[in-house]
Amino acid sequence: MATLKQIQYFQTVAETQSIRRAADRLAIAQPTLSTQLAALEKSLGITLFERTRRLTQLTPAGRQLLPAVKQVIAQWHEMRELAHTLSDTAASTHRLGVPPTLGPYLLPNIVPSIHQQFDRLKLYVREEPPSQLETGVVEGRYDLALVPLPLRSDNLTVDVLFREPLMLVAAREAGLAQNGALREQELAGMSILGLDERHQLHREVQQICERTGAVLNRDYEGTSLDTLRQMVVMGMGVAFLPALYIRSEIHRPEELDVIRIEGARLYREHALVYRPGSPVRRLYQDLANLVRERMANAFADVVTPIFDRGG
Amino acid sequence: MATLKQIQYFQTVAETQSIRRAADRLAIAQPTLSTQLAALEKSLGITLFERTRRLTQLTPAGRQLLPAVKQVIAQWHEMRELAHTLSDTAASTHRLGVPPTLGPYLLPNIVPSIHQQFDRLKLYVREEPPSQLETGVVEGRYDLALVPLPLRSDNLTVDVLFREPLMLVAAREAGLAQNGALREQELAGMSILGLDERHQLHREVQQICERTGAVLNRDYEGTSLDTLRQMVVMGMGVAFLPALYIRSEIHRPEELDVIRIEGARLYREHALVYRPGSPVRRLYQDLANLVRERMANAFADVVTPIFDRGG
DNA sequence: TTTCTGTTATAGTTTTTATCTATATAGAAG
DNA sequence: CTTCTATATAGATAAAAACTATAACAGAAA
Repeated sequence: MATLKQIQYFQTVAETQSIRRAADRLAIAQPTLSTQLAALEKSLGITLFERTRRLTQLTPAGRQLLPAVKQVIAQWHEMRELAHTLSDTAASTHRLGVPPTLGPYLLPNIVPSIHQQFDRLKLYVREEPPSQLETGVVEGRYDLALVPLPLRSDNLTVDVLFREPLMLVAAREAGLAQNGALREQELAGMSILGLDERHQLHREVQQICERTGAVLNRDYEGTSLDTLRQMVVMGMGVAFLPALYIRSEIHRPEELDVIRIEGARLYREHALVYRPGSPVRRLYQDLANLVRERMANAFADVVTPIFDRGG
Repeated sequence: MATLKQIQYFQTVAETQSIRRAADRLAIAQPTLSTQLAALEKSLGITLFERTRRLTQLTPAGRQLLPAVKQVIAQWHEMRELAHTLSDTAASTHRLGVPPTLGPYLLPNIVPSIHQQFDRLKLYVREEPPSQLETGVVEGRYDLALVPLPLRSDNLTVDVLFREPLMLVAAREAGLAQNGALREQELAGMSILGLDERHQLHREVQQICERTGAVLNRDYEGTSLDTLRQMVVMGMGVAFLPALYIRSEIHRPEELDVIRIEGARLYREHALVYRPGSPVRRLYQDLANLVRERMANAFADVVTPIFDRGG
């Protein structure tokens, strides 16, 4: 079987037109080159060189094989170069999964920072419901994912990132926002609009309703946060929306009242997860820290970064 | 240094997602594969796989390196395929040098036969004066050449092909062709047109003149056989033209008399030459035989094939 | 829990092969 | 004819790639 070394030897002999000179350039002994060349010729079934004392030159067949040989070597060099680039782990493309109720409102705020700190790191981002994100990471379809806590799987490394409040949003004319806040008890009996059940937020809101005595309206369910917001604007009811969504997408505050609920555990927590065995987990830890710091610096009024807690 | 074997191993493990299965498919022991993979990773400076018990899958860097690796392997296969094709020596492109006073008039008659017998052989044909053809073959610019005898070089293998008469050509109105032939003595004093001295034919005609007492006219010299013919047609004198040229290019016999000279050594001899060390000399001998046979079959009235004489 | 099973890693050995040195061989040059 | 230079061959050595045996370990099953 022809080896890469052998075809490099071939190329060098073709260039120098001499086994002796080629051996010098390759820093090997001349007999080594002679035998390796003979071995290559045998394995290819071709006489590559016409050896004379004065010069060693290509046969017609060798001459025509040379370009193909150069191609192989060129491709090989290209591969090595790429490997060298990739040897900086942060130079690779990592597949990041995000939930649809977080990704679009978080990523625009942190991706620039990531590219600033890891200038050659690339992210391939896809949106999916959190449960699929988890299995996606476990099965290797993703390298890492942003998911809400708690996790279903227990064989993933979890870096908790931050706590994001859920705010009650009501149409202005509903007149709920007396002083920008409500007490938890006042939720009792209230009809709440939610997302359809394929979204994680559906269940989160459902649990809030069970705890507070509010009623989850299942006649009409939104398919996205945007449609949910529209439903509220149109006066179909009130809804719980994530703080990052509100911060990023509610551009006309006169339409809606955003109401903080006091005392209740009305938030969700997001974490970065990846396989414990990932050879680049250090990088992912750095990314998690970057996200927390970015949140602390620019979104302290919206979310609460969590620096300490382990998974 | 990463070897071809190693990157093939890499590809197989990536495909099977398992070192064990890859080892089976490659028909090697699993520890061998483990160590070779580790060696490859070390030489590339990249962790290519995330090994878990359940599955061995690519890291982000490995995932991105894989296409480059496949390219290398693909190019390598392509090279081997080409080598296989070329392993039939007659499938290569051979560089054939021909003299300008022979090539255009001989090749059209023999190239079809060559392609018929050696259907994958290709010829790269160039015209040059015979002296340059000889050095061209010696120096390896050509693989083989058609040249007139005698040779200057003595380190070439010579396969004599055939003898080609030189015919005296005169304008019809000169009235020289009494019975289509002249005796050698009648040439004495006659003024002969020739090619310029860069052509081999110049010297050949010069020698004929010296031997027969004819006079080589040096005031006007042709730059090609065609111009020489034109000069004869225009009545500037008579000339010696090779039989193959006459056979192939003189389409209007009424313009010119073609006269055979009896008794004299009025011919040139052509040979196929190549380096004695050429690994494909058998092929060239076959080609020489093919030319002789073709001449014997289709041009017996024009030239005399020479089957026996060695170089 | 413990055991069993399947997978990868490590150790040690053997075989293969790539490489070396020394030398033979043969054109080319003097 | 001798000397020089290039390639080929022989034999020895070193490197590496392969194997077997076994350890380590995670996940599944008992």
